[in-house]
Amino acid sequence: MNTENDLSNEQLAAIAKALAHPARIQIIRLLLSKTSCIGGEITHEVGLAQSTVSEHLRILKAAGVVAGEIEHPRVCYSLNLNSLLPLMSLLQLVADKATTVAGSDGLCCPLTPQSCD
Amino acid sequence: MNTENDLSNEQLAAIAKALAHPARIQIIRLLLSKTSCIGGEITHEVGLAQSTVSEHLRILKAAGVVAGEIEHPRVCYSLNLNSLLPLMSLLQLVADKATTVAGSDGLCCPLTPQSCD
DNA sequence: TTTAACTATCGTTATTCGACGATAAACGAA
DNA sequence: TTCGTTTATCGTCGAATAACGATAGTTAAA
Repeated sequence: MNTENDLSNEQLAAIAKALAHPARIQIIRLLLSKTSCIGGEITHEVGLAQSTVSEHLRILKAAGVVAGEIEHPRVCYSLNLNSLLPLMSLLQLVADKATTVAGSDGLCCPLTPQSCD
Repeated sequence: MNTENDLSNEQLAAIAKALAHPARIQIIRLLLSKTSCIGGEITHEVGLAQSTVSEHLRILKAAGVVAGEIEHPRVCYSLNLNSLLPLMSLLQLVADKATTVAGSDGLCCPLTPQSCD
C-alpha cells in the first residue's frame, strides 16, 4: 500500500515544514479548489505583500509541493501531488495503529499503561 | 469520509509545525514502532541532550500529537492518534485530486496549461 | 522601443527555533 | 530523611523564519 514509506526523518520533516505556515496551507487549499492554474491572484487572496507570498511560493516549490510554469506574464502554479505522499504514508501508519490498538480517546495506551516497563 | 476537514489554516499549520523537525518525526516513529509505552529511552534513542528531547516532547504534547502519563519515576508517552486526522484529511483531498486529474508526473496541469486564464 | 503587468530577488528588522548546560521538581527506595 | 532516578524548566546563544518595501527581471502589447 505504501509505495515508498521509508524516507528519512529529515525528508519527512522538510515536507511537514513546507506545510507549517497558515499562508502556505491557504495556498495549497487555493490550488486544491481551482481546477485551472492560477497566478497572481494567489497574492490577492492571501492578503500579504506580494514579496511575502512569492517567498511562500518559493518555499513550497523548494519542497516540491507546488510547481510553477511560466505562462505569459504570470506564473501558472499547481500542486505536485506526489510530493505529499511520503507524509501521507506516515500518517496512514498512525491511522492504522489507531484502528488496531486505540481506545475511544485516540490514545494508544496511557489509560492502561501496565505494559510499560 | 472526512470527519472534520474544515479546520483553520492556523490549526492545520500548527499540526504540520509539530512534525516539522527530524527529531520529532523520529519520536513519532519510535512511538509507532513500540507496542508499549516508552519513557526516557526516547532521549537515548534520539541522541540529543535530555533537555532538548524534553523540549521536543513538550512541543509534541502542546500540539496534541503525543500524550504523557506519569508512571512511577518516568513518563509514559504515547501517540494521540486523533490529533493527526485533520492534516490527514487535507492530504487525502490532495490525493483524491491526484487520482482524478493528475498526469503521470503528479502535477495537476502545468504540462498542458491551456486551462490557465 | 517603450510601456504595462507580473514575478523574483535583495536588504532589513523583529521574532522564533533549536540546542545546550545547569538546575529544579517529583517520587520511590534505602 | 536522604539518595538516586527521571523529567521539566530556565537562561543563553547562534541560526533560521517571516514580513515588508524597494528594486530588478521578463515578456506581451502598444
